[in-house]
Amino acid sequence: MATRDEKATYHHGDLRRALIDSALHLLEAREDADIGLRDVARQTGVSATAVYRHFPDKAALYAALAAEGFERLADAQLAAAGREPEGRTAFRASGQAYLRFALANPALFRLMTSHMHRDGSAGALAADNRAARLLREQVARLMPAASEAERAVTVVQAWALVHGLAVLMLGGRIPPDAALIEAAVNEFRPWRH
Amino acid sequence: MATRDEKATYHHGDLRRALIDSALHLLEAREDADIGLRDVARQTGVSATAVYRHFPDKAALYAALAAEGFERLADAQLAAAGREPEGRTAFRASGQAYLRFALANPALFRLMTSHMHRDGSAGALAADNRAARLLREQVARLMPAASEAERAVTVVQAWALVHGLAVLMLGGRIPPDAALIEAAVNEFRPWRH
DNA sequence: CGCTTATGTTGACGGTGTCAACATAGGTCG
DNA sequence: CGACCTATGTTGACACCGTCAACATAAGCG
Repeated sequence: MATRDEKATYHHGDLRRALIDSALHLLEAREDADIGLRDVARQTGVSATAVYRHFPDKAALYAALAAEGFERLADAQLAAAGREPEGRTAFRASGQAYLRFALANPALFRLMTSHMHRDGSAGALAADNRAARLLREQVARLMPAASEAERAVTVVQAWALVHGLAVLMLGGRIPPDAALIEAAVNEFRPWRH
Repeated sequence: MATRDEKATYHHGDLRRALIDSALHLLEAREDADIGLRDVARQTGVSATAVYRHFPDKAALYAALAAEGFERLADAQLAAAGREPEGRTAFRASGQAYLRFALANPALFRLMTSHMHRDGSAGALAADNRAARLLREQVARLMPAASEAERAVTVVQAWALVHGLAVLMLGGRIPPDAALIEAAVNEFRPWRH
């Protein structure tokens, strides 16, 4: 079934991977506009329609890129949280990592968030769940006496806060003032009755 | 066919306005994909290049649409806040209005937030400032003893919370559970030392 | 070996945003 | 009033895009 990784050195090598890498590389450089299917093919040194042997359409390519992005985001958050021994500091660290990722990879982050409005996004959701699970666990540890509903509200609040900060900063509506951001994340107060 | 409504006095009437109205109308209907310049022209019953007599390019058209959207958003927030006599409830009401607007106009809201990453956005920022000023005033009233920095952090937190909620819900990453959303907005705790 | 299948290419189609050239309506001024 | 002038709108073209059909080639397998 060739779910994920396959042996290399097929016809021209593992092109699917090469396409994704090229696209990610393009996303790093070109910040402004969104890349096109033909750009990715060109950058990979392959014909435009070759893409269709590995992705049903452009949206699928984008979905794969987004999945990769969510994977990396989750990695960054887990690593940041793992470096902190205490619950509250780990919670804050993963939030800061979210923002740092968005600022460091603006085009990729935008692709992740904006180009999957419409359902699908199977791979992205799976990767997302790693981060989502971390968040839920952290909240549960932070407020052990709270009800499930209270925790759910706090999870949503924390996620929305950090995501909103990222989006607004990338959109230039909030100044990328490091101290301001840090305070906004660190001084988040979980819901207590 | 299916031209818009009113005839006016000019060459073909006030086309700039007609184009914006057609585009907004299109945005209401088509939720999924983003509209194109030619679609707008077609809907208005005018040739594609006629748009260029009123907007330098497609981005400018989008900017005008976004400006209109921000205007309406600010109206909705101010109206909602005005209906509430008390500071805290007015604060919450304007947050809820933000979310209600995003949910009621998903395509327009996405256009506003996603299609103006890059600077420009002169008109949008002006309209945005009406809402931003409201927010700053509300925060100042809510925490009169706080320092300017503390208020700034609270402003950013509130804005990010509500914006993040809107984006995540439109992206289908947070269930549009009305009670959950209401709680997430209402139980926002301003920063107190 | 030859067959089948996976992979990649060429060429085309309809669509897009945009430009240059042309046409016309409306106001201005002799 | 009629002639110009500019604002506005149209036609046709260009380059580019995503995608499909037809063709070509390489790899694995009997």
